[in-house]
Amino acid sequence: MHDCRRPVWLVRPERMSACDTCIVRNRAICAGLDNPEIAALSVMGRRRTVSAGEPLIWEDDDSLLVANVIEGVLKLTTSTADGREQIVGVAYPSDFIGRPFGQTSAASVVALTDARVCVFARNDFDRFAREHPELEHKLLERTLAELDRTRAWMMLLGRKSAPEKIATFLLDMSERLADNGCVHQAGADIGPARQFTLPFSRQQVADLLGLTIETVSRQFTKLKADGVVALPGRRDVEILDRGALQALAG
Amino acid sequence: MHDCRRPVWLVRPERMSACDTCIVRNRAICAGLDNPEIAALSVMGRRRTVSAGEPLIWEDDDSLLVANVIEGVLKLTTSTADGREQIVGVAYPSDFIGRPFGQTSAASVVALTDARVCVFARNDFDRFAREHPELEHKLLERTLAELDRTRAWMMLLGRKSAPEKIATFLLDMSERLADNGCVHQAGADIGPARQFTLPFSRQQVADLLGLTIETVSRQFTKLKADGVVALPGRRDVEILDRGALQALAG
DNA sequence: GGTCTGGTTTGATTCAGGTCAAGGTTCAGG
DNA sequence: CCTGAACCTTGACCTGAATCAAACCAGACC
Repeated sequence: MHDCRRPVWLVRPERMSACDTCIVRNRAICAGLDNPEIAALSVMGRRRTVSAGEPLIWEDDDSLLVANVIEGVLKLTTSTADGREQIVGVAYPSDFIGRPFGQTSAASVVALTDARVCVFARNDFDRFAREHPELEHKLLERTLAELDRTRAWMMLLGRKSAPEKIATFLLDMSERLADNGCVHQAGADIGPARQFTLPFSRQQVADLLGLTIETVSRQFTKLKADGVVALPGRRDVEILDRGALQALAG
Repeated sequence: MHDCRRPVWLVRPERMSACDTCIVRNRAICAGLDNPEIAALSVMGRRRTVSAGEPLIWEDDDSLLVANVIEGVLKLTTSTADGREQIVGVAYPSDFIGRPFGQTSAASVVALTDARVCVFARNDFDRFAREHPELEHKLLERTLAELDRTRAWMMLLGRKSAPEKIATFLLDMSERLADNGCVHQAGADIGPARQFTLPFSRQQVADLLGLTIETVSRQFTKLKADGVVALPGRRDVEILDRGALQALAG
């Protein structure tokens, strides 16, 4: 967790690449590295922005870079030859993306919103990681957690009905989008969010759940009609009856 | 890879727990540990057998043990309250199972065939791993590879049709079951297996692919009728036309 | 205010795969 | 060799989600 007691705007901003002003400094895998280590890592990496819709990594390409997400949301996808797409992961601030210790990347990475990332040449990162067990340990913990999440999602894809998929998705979003960083209003927004803005279009929700856009739309409409959620804007969701959603999620 | 030049039956068998007679010694995460390290690990772990159908780890239970698979095949599954099951992973010899560095296990582990495993108390293993970066690195590489495989399977579950699922499954099995250890007939069985015995019942294939047993059965029958495969026994598969299978897999 | 555009919703229809219900095989144990 | 149980296949039917086809809407830009 980022230490909220140190306001980032009080830190001198002139050294752009300095990690000590980084908003995810204490949540990303860099957490736990000491100052000389951070300095070494900082030299290797550089920040860049990725606009919404812009790709950062291509499926089946050589794995040339890895990155930490600083700000924004990105999707990991795999596609078939005939253009069907499946979203296989979503990266939020402080998440690690890319494939270290491997020749090729199994998934494309594309920004869903404008994003800022901290990228490293894979070679450099691999070497650095091997020399810093604490970093590798952080990466391992993250990878294990991601594997757990991914396996839970397999159950959804393989065995759940459309209404169950949508309900599970909304509850998942409600949790994921709640704790993106610090709690600013003393204790107010702890726990799952009651209201949030999806970083996904309808098509992207469909690609995440293994459905078509029409089915997603119909299920949203149904939940609204049943008074389970309100949909104040295209991507806005307000959960009116969490219990009902949990029951639907199965 | 296990070094085939050293016949295991020539090594004195009296020290049952000794890792130097272990058939997966050079392929599991233990590979790369030096003798004192192996000795220390060996003291912590013990071998046990698991009969076909017997569970080793329960979903949502406290994560108390982790293990290396020595022999046999095990499934990792998640289930819904109403009994639907999804196989989220399959563990073969030299694979690592269980959830280190976490409080609970996200999946059940059940033996598909009679199996031998080398189990460790999770606490002990965690401590040992943190002190041995080389071991953690091996575990990280394995976990990253498993995540890649799992994501590829998400595409199958979310976006592929029943015929595509079955074809992909058979090709995957053909590769996975080919290299289970050493090449005994000089170069003969390199590459994917043309003939193999599935470690799964029809129901388990269904649970792996997110289908029903009836659909799996019908697809097998169709492939047989089309001369793409032969099915000499309930669980035996012989691939007659790999090209056709690849075309079907999409 | 128009109008263009990309995303979204809605409706009608189809069909892949699920469900229900018999049979058929295989094999262990007597 | 018989019997029972578990597993697998096949058939008839149904249904949930996909497909096809039209509107509809919200912004962006004149």
